[in-house]
Amino acid sequence: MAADSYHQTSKIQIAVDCIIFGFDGAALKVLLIKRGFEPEFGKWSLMGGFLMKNETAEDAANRVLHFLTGLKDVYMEQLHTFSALNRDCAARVISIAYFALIDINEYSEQMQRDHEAKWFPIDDVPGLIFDHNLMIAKARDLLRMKVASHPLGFELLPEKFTIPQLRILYESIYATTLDKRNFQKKILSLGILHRLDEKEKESSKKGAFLYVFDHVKYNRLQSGELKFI
Amino acid sequence: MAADSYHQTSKIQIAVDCIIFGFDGAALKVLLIKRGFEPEFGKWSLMGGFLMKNETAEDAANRVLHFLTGLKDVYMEQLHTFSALNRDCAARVISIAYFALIDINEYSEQMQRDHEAKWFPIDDVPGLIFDHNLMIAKARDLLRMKVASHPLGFELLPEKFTIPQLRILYESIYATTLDKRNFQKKILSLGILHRLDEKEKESSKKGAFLYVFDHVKYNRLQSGELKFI
DNA sequence: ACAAAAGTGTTTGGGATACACCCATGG
DNA sequence: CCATGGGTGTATCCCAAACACTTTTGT
Repeated sequence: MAADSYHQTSKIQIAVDCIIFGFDGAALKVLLIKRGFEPEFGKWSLMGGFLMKNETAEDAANRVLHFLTGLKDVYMEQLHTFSALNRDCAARVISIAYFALIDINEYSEQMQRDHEAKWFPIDDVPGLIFDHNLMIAKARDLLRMKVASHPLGFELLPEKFTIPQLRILYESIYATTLDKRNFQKKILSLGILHRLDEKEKESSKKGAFLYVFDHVKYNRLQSGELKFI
Repeated sequence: MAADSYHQTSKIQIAVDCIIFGFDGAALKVLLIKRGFEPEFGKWSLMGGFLMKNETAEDAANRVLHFLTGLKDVYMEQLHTFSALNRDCAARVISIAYFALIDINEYSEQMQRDHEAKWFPIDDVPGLIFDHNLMIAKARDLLRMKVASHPLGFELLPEKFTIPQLRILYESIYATTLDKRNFQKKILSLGILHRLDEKEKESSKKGAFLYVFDHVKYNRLQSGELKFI
């Protein structure tokens, strides 16, 4: 930090972009919008926005996410800051990217229409503007890494969920298949799920027990890291 | 990203800061400098600098690191971007932090004097300016995480090193002790070290075999992730 | 009655852990 | 000859992986 340099950075703009993940019961998806202004009008893109003077990057990411989805208190985490010189063709913009996990059911059809937004399966994302495809790839890697040892999967599911739903979620994230007996054994052995006396009967005649994530029990494990998969 | 917003971000400056790790054979250390200008003149601080118009954040971090250490081609990775409103008391500055791993022997005493720099044990870092202590804490966490599954430890050692040196390095990073038999077994079983016909005889009468990290063998393991500890 | 998904238990193998003695050499 | 750190092998345990049948109930 050179002594005279407190006025050096000019004309570099700062943006945030949000990689928003959802899970529809079968596949992991990302939420994209059709860009409504130049440059790159009409192309698919992540939702983003410029950082304002009096907000932190976290604030800005939450603002952008709230604007697009109407949701607050969403699980969100900083991913990476992208600063390639020509990443935005219109100006020098560096972007602080965040990834968010939401319950897809809480994102209304109405909101989708309002913002020309659409869910795309993670393996079937179209060509996006700038470096947004790279951002999504990086976000998927981070999601895979974190979800193996932290209780994030639940953020993508409704509050009440079944073990098979959770298993299919992990199968989608890792593009693999998991033995349902071993999965159930391991997940329940963590001792952080609470079984309700209700069943979910949409997807089978027998019905599957609903569970909730037990934050209290999880927080009692001071280890911080578990092995979900 | 609102349509009219390409001129919104003004007066927000962008800096980079480097958390530079070294290992002296006994403890993990970080390199700090005595700040030579206001604000916070004379306080200990991470090495940093402002982002210039025509460089990426990675370029800037490398520039700063090279300026302080004279080193190039150092292992460096983006850590996190810090954007709290009052993190820098003189202006609105967001900082993109990087962590770097260097062989402490390649950093000369001369360079230390020139920059009023000093190595501090990671568990004995003084109070630093701004949010730099937070940055170091976060960097240590990331180092712990990555070093468990990626071949980064070697970056902190000379090209030729002994297994006991490597073990003590891991012990320092994790603040734990490791069984030397089990450690040697596991590390060698990874098949990525090449034993030389040389011994290091500084630290024992018998002498310990020197090894080098075998990049070729490592790259042949397409898994990308290993289990070092 | 049958189709479709839920739920459950046992066996096996491999990696992690625990643990103690001999080796080489400089002083 | 002895003190110091380097190097090695084995027994045990636990967790992960593989694997198939019964239950429930809507149609």
